[in-house]
Order: sequence, then C-alpha cells, then structure tokens
Amino acid sequence: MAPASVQAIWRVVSRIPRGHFVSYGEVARRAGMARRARLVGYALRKAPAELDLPWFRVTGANGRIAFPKGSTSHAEQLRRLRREGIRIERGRAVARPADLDALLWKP
DNA sequence: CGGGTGACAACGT
DNA sequence: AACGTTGCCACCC
Repeated sequence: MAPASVQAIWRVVSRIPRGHFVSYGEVARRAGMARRARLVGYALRKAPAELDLPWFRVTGANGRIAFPKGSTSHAEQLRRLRREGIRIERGRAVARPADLDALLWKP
C-alpha cells in the first residue's frame, strides 16, 4: 500500500487534461505538498502500470523534459505530447494559448 | 544511525 | 545559457 501522499500525487496526475502538461513542482502544490517536487518523481516511478497514468503530461519546470536527451523515455514523452498537439521547442513543451487562459483564470 | 541517490525546484554565479 | 548550491524527503544500503 503506497503512502497517502503518493496516492494524492497519482490522483492529481490522473486529472491532467489531454493536451496539457504540468510541472513536477506544480503537481506537488496541487497535491497539497508544496516544495516536494522530488516526491512527484518518486511517485511516478513507483506508479503501477495498471493505473495507466498520463505520466508524459508531467514536465520539469517551465515545460522542460526531465529525462535525459537520447533516452527512450525522453523520446517517448515527446512523441506522446506531440500526439496531443503540444509543441516542443528547444527541448521544452510550449503551452498553447488555451493553457495560458486556464492559468489566468485559476484560483 | 549516517550517507548517497534521485522522473525536481529555486536561486546564485 | 550553463553549472553549482541548497532545500526537500523517501529509499536503500
């Protein structure tokens, strides 16, 4: 049984809408655990495949892809993000206008 | 118990 | 822009 904190992270990630992406730090905040970005990485690494989480919608700060360039995970993430219409520029995911609107509307 | 590691972030240089 | 530090914390020796 995974700790509640990890499950909270899984829940947040599962809710990231198609065509959007969220940074590790932001996922942590949304899960009520500010400053615990590393736990998000841990939680994703430990996530059972059966959950089928949209892990590729989680990026580093500012849309940066966390996996090392050249790794299969890196390529896989780019492929899946692009498949959802997210543009990648200079190794970072670019938010679409709709995402900016979402941010402006937030809390 | 102590130290190293890591799908990170924020800041400093 | 590219590193180095520090904060963070669960895990694994």
